[in-house]
Amino acid sequence: MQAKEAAERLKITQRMLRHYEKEGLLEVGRTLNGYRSYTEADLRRAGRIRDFIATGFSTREIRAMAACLSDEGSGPCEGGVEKLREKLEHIDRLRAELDEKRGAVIDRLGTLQNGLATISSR
Amino acid sequence: MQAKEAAERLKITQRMLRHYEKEGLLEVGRTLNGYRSYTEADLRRAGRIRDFIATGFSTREIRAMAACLSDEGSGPCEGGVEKLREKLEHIDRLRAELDEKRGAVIDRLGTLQNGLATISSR
DNA sequence: CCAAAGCCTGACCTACATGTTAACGTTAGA
DNA sequence: TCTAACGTTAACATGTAGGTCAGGCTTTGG
Repeated sequence: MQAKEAAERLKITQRMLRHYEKEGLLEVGRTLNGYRSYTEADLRRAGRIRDFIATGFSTREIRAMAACLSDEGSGPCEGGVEKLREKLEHIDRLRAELDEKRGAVIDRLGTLQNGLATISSR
Repeated sequence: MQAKEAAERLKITQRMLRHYEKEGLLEVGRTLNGYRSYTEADLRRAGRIRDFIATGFSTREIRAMAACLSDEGSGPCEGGVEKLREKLEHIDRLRAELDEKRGAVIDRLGTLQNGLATISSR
């Protein structure tokens, strides 16, 4: 599919799709006329990138992860084991924080809605 | 407590503590000599700010939320509920991906270590 | 009293996500 | 054929996290 549709489906801008590409996070094929042609797999990958960025990862970090996480190519994974270990720590810590956060947000949502309900039912 | 200890306990820099303050996310008392004096409550709050930032919230968003998240003041909470919902979506989506990824990382670690063990035992 | 170590403010610099705009090629419909 | 809508690249602009450094207090231990 073309850029416009891809961006719409991902709810990001075409600008950011190009940005991911320039940062080496995504490779997108071209049609004869030079237009980008996004596959469904591209969309899924881009969606993950979008979420990682929205959750505080830099393109640099994402790039490092991508190299080490690929199923094939045990090739260019320099010092990969340590990096992976570090990353695991980060991920686990983040998971815990996200859980906390999630709970807090949900609680708060409840409180707000109760508050609003209380007010509007006066 | 003083700035140095606060920063050490939070594992961030004094710079960032001051930054939070300047951004209006944190109010810290002063001693007679003008030094900041952090209470335990300040630490907890700063820790939360740190985690929010590390998880992709901007100071602007946190500020908006702070209004929404405070236990009192149901006052200036414009559109807060929707924002909270959006963030929840991101968080949940990412949680799922992190789980996936975590599994992949663990597998990959195993593979690498087996590989190394195989080599070193030759 | 002096030096070391802390604190303060303010300014400057970097990295990076993201928006916007200009200049230009392509495609499809009236 | 003309125009609108789409695509492309490249350049410039902005907002913000975060580092670092300078100049100048205060506190504390020898």
